[in-house]
Amino acid sequence: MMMLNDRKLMILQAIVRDYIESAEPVGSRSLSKKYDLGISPATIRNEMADLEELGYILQPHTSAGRVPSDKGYRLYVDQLMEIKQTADKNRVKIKTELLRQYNELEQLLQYTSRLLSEFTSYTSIVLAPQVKKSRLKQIKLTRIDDAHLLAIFVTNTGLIQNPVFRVPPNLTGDDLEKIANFLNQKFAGMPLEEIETQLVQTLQTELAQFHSTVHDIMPEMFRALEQMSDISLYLSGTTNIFNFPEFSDLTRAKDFLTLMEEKQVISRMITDPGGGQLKITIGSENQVQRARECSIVSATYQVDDQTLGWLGVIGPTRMDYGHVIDVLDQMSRLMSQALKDKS
Amino acid sequence: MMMLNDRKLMILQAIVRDYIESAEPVGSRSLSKKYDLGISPATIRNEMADLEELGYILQPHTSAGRVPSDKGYRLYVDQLMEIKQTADKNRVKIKTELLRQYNELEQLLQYTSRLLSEFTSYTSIVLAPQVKKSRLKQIKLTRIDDAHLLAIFVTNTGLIQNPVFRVPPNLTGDDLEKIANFLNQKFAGMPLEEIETQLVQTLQTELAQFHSTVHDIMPEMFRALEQMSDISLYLSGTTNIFNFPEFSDLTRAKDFLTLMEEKQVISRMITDPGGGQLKITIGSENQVQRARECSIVSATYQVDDQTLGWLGVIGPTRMDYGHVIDVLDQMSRLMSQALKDKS
DNA sequence: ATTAGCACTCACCAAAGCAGAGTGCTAACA
DNA sequence: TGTTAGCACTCTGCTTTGGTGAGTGCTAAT
Repeated sequence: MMMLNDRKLMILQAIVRDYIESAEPVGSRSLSKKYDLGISPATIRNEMADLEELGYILQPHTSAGRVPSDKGYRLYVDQLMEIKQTADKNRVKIKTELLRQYNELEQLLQYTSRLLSEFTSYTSIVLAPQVKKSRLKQIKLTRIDDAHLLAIFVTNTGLIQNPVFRVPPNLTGDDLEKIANFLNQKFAGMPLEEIETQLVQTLQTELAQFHSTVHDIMPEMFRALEQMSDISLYLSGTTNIFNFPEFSDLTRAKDFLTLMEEKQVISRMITDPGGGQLKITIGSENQVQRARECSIVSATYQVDDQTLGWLGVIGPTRMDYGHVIDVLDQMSRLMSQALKDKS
Repeated sequence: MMMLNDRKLMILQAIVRDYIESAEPVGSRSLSKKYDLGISPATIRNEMADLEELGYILQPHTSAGRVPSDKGYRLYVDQLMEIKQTADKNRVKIKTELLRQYNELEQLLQYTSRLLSEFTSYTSIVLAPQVKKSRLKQIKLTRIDDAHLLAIFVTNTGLIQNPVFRVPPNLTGDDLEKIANFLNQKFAGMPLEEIETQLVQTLQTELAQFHSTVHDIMPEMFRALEQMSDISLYLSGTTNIFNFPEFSDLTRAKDFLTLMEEKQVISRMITDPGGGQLKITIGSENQVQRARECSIVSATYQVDDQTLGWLGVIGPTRMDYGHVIDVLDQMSRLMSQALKDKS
C-alpha cells in the first residue's frame, strides 16, 4: 500500500477536522483560506484527487467539496487525531459526580450515562455488569406469602437480584434457612452461571437431605432469575441525534431511534469480544447493518482486572473522536474506581 | 349554548371519522360522496360554515377542507363516538398474555406496555404503583458487608424494593433481627409514606431499647428507599409517532420524543387527580404546554378499590378514540385482575 | 329549505432560470 | 519539476412562474 506523504496527511487531517465541525463538504478554496497550509487551492485540488483515488475521501457529486470516507476517518483516528483535553472545570465535575457515594449500582450506571451524553452530545450507552458473570456473595431466601418465595442474590459487582418464584406451600421456615445456608457455603464466590450448571449435578446427591420439594424449586428459582435479568442497559441523549444534519432525514432518524430500542443489538455493538481497552468502530466497520452510518466508541469498566461492563457513545461517523475518547477514558477509569471503593 | 341539530352532528361525526382515518382536511364534495348522508355538497357546506363559526371545526386555510378542532373532538368523544370492539382473536391474545403468571410485577407492567402500544399503534405509558402508597407486608434486614445493609421491603402491590445503605459497623446480627421484628410488628399493613412520618415520633421512645445507632440508620434507610424509587414508568412504541403525518415535521418529532424522556411530566399527564375510571385529554385541554398537540387516554388499574397505577396512550389529537378506549378498558381490567390473582 | 352553477382562492407540483461553490485542465511560472 | 493562476464547466439549492385540482362562498333556480 502506498504511503501518504506528509502533505497529503496534513490535508486529510484538515478535511476531517473541518468536516467534523461543519458537516459540509469541504472544498479546496475554503480549506486554504481557513487553515494556513502554505499551499494554493490548486495544489490542494491535486492532492485531493489523489486522496480520492486512494479512497480516503469522497465526492458527494461532481463540483461538490470532499467528505471523509470511513477509511479516511480510520486513518485520522489511528494517526492524525489529537486527543482533546476536557476543560478542567468539566474534569472536576465529572470526577466529583462519579465518585459520589451511590448506594445502588443502578444509580451509578444511570448517572454515568447521563453525564456521558451530556458531555459528548451524542447518545450514550452504559451496559450493566452481566448477572451471569457476577459472583455470588450471599444468598437469602424469604417467604413472601403462601405460594411465593423471594430469593436475594447479592453479588460482587454490586448487583442485587431478587427473583420471586412460586413454591409449593409445604416448606417450613427451617427448611428455607437450611437451604440458604447450604447454598451459601457451597457456592459463595462462584459466578452465577456456573452455579446453575453445578447445581444440576449436585441436586441428586447432596440435596437429598432436604425436603423433597427442593428438587423442584431450584430450577424454578434460576428460571425466575434468568427472566428478570435480561440485558440491562442505560441510554441517554437518544434525541441528541436530531442535532446532527445527517439525521435530518426523517426515516434516518426513525431508523436510528428504532435501533436504540433494541437492547440485544446495542449490547452486541458496544461489547468487544476482542477486549481492548478502547474500541472505535467507524461506519461500515460495524457488524450491524443498520448502524453502518454511525460510529461507536466504547470502553470498559472493571474491578480487579475483571471486565464488568461497557460504556460508550454512538453518533454519526462525523464524530468528534478526539473529544469523545478523552471523556470516555476518564469516565471508564472513574467508574472502575467507584466500584472498587465499594467492594 | 346552542344545541346542534342532528344533521350538524351527523356531519361533524363524518368529518371527525374521515379525518381520523385520512389525516387530510375533508371537503364537502368528498364527504357527500364517501358517506351516504342524503344531502348535497352545497348543503354540507352551509352546515360546515355554521360548525366552523361554533368552533367545532377549522379551516387550515381558505379553500381547504375542514379539520376537527379540539372542541370538535371533545363533542365527538362525548356524544358521537362508537366504541370499536376489538376483534375476538385479539381480545383473546391480550387476555392470555396478561393473565399469564408473571413472577415479577415489573414484567407484567413492561409487557402490558408493549401490548398496549402494539395494539393501539400509539405510544403507551404504564405507571407502576407508587412506592409510597404501597403498604408494607414485610421487611427484612440483611448485612451485605461491613459497611452496608440491605433492606427488603415487600409490599402489597407486588413491588419489592431493596435499598442498600451505609451503617456503622458495630451492629450485630441480633440487633438486625430485633429491629426487623420490631418494624414488622409495628408497621405491617401501613403505607410506606406513613411509616416514615410515624417513625420519627416513635424513634425517641420505643427504639430506645435498641443499640443507640438505630437512631441513625432509620432515616438513612428511608433516604435510600426514596432515592431509588423515583417514578418508574414503562414506555413503549415511542417511535410510532413517526407513522403520523402530523409529526413528519422534524422539530415536532423531536419535541415529542424529548417530552417522552421526562418521566415527571409524563406521570403528571397520565395521572388524573379527579380519579375517574377513564380519562381523555384532548389537545389544548392538556395542562402541559408541550403536549397541546397530543391527546391522552388513560385508565387505572386497582386492587380492592385502591388505585395502584395508571396506563394509557399518547398520540396525535387525531386519535382513534373508539379503538383506544376499548383496548385500554380491557387492559386495565385485566391488569387489575392479574394483580388480584397474585395478592 | 335545498341544490346546481359559477367565480374565486389557495396549496401543491413541476419546469425554468439564476447564483454560488467547487472541480479539472491547461498553460505559465519559479 | 512542482506549484499556481486562470478559465470553462458542472451541479446543487433557491427562487420564480405557471398550471392543476380540490375546495369554498355566493346567487339564483328548484
